[in-house]
Order: sequence, then C-alpha cells, then structure tokens
Amino acid sequence: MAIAKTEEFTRQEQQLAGFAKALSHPARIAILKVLAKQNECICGKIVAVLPLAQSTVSQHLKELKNAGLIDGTIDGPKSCYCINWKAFEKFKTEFNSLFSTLKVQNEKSCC
Amino acid sequence: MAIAKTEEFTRQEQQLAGFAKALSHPARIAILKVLAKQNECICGKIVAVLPLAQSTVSQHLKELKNAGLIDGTIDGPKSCYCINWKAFEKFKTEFNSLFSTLKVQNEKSCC
DNA sequence: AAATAATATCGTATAAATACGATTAATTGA
DNA sequence: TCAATTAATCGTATTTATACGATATTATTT
Repeated sequence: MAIAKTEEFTRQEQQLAGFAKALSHPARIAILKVLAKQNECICGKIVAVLPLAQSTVSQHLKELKNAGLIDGTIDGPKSCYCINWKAFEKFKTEFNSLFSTLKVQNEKSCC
Repeated sequence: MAIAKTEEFTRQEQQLAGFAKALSHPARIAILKVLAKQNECICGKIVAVLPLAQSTVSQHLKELKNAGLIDGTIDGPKSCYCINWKAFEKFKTEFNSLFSTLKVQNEKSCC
C-alpha cells in the first residue's frame, strides 16, 4: 500500500483483519492442521509435509506466531510449535460476532 | 511471491484462505458493516464513510466481489452492493468446521 | 444534445508478501 | 572439541496489495 491507512479503522476491525490475514494463505491453514494432528509439533515435520522450502515454512510460522495464533518454544536445536487456543477462540468469537451483527442489521436491507 | 505455490494445497484450504484474504483488510470489514447497516448500499455512501479515496474503495469492493462475499448490481449511474449471504454463510461454516476439526485432533497434543 | 453525477478503470508509486538459497546460531552427540 | 542436526535469519527476486489522481464510462437530467 502507498500509505498505511490501517490506523483509521476501529480496533476491532484491525484485530479481526489481522487474524484473517494469518489465515489468508493456504500454507498457513495447512500448518495449523499439521500442528493439530501431530503429537510432536516440530518445525521439521511441517517442512516434510508441505511443498515449500524450510525457510519459507519458517516465515509462515513466524507470521502465525506474530498474529498470536500459535506459540513456539525452543526445545534443544528443535522448535516446538502449538496452536494458541485462547487466541484462536478469540478469533472465532470475533468472527462469528461480526457475522451475527451484520445479519441482524441486514433485516432492513434493500437487496 | 516468487512463484505461486497456491495450487499445491487442497481446495478447501485455498477456498478458506481466499475468504480470509477478503477479510484481511480493516477497510473491507468496515465496508461489510456499512453494507449491512444501510438501506441503500450505494458506493457513494461507503466512500463518504470511509477514510479512503473513491477509487480505493472501488478496488476494495471489487475484491470483496471477486471473493464472492458481495454482489453488485448497476442501478443507473449508481452501483448497488449487497452482502452475498449464501457465500458468507459458507465462509462461516468452513471456518467453524476448520476450528472444530483442529480442536478434536488436538486432544492428543504435546504442548 | 449537453451537462451533471456516480463509478469503474487506468496509470503509477510504494509497500508488503511470498519464495528460495545461503548463511548463521544453537544444541546435541561422537 | 568437532561434527552433525535443526531452525532462524539474511539477502534477494518477484509478485501482489494498497493508495491516489486522472480519465473513461454510463445513465440521468436539463
């Protein structure tokens, strides 16, 4: 974007947009699936499953972490990632809340 | 992205990512709110509310339309936009379904 | 027919995202 | 201590997103 106009919107809009951005790439959705499925949620396992280079996967993990949707702990030379359910639940709540709000208000819609 | 690796993922992952991308900017969430609230869902009204130029709003509307989340009909020199509830409902279902799937599988998690 | 009004599109500049290879950092094991 | 393993970070190329002004398009109105 030329100039970031992001600050002009509400905190709720920004937060939900941030979460949505984290899910806006199929690789990151795939990563969440792997994290949920595997007993050992280690970076290497994710790299093995995804059709992407190790550095790229690491980048996606970083973004998910920045969005707060996953946590990562260092475990020796390995890294163990897990879904942050509290944050994910918040995302779910916010999203469904937006949906409900829109739906209610749309009673009197024109289209 | 250097090369689009998007095709390497499942259809479900791609679809959900596409929907999420549509919500990944606060302006587009704000637009959806305006569409739901106003009786006349006309482009000009949206422009009046948002802190963005007319052409920029038009671009955001186009993206929401491409994602299928809104419909647009030409009404004289004006354009009337409305939320596509069928698509939005699908998004909601897919998202909540992903959440549930992850949650169930995560019973045996390590973290 | 010409002027007005409302949107979409074009052109363009800048910023962010995506991808990979190469390198670095950190820890484990020999 | 040295080698091996694992993952993060760096550098870089390319694509996409974001934003705006200017222009084109379309229909209404005078």
